[in-house]
Amino acid sequence: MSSTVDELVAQLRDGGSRVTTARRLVLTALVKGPDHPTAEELLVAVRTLAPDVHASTVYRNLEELERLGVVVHTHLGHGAATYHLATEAHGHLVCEVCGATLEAPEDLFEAMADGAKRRLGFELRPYHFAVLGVCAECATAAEA
Amino acid sequence: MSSTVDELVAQLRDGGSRVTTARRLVLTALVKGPDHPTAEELLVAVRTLAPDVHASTVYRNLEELERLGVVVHTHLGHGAATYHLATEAHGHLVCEVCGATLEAPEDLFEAMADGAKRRLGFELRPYHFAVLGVCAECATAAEA
DNA sequence: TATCAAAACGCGACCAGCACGCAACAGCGT
DNA sequence: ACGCTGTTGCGTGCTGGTCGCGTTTTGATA
Repeated sequence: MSSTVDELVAQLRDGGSRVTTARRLVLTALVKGPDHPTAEELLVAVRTLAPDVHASTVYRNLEELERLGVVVHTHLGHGAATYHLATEAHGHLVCEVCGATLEAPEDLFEAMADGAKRRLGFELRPYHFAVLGVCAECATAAEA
Repeated sequence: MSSTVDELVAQLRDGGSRVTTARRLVLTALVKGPDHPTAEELLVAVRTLAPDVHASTVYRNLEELERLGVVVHTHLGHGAATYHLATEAHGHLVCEVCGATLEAPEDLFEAMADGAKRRLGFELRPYHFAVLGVCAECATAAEA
């Protein structure tokens, strides 16, 4: 499931893009780093190995990688966007109270997607924005 | 269903807030204006009647109105947030291709909300971010 | 109706997150 | 190794929104 950096680099070449140090490091950070990094966090990770990489380079690389379908970005809340590999695309549930982020089970959106398709002809791709709510812990805490 | 400005003003007083010209005009713009206005659009509407109202006043009023539960804001895409009366809260479906905004039928999220509650204990409140996808027109157009 | 503390306002400075134009640089096909 | 062209570093600019400050306004009370 999880791609290697080399496989992703191959995707870059196939797409007609060049493979640069900065680009390879962004991919490495996405593969090896924590989940849901922001552009800023990726920049920090990249700079541990190549301190002179500029912020705008990371933004442009993420844009290009997204155009090639290698990565996708998601908004989990009001702050910066978060990035992950397209192979790991999934929905997100975010708690409005504590900010906890859950990855939505693959099939959670199915019934809604079916309903939207049947009733409105609308094809759901519910990955770009998180769905907010209240997590189990905060819900029980709120009752007390 | 749709509240009058006077009712909303009463909500303000009940909440301990004062009623000012700018505040009344923001509410008027929300009641009478088009759906899904941005703060900027509300500012323009307010200024047709009170040209000296400052942008930060509109932002602060929207913040206060949201704190009191009179309005809510939603993100329909990458741009500015959109505001509407809390009594009119609803989910949104936004087409990634043409940008069209549909209001989601009340019950569309029900199955997903039930599933999230039962399986994860997570209480969905899926109104803050739109759910993206491809609308019927763009889906059929894409096949050609 | 006059008084007055607290709330709200106008104004400008500032901030995060990101996009862009440009000249220098570097990947990679030959 | 050469040269075309994509990419980078750097600075600057933009959008959407927040904040601090000094002044004005609201509305409870006298």
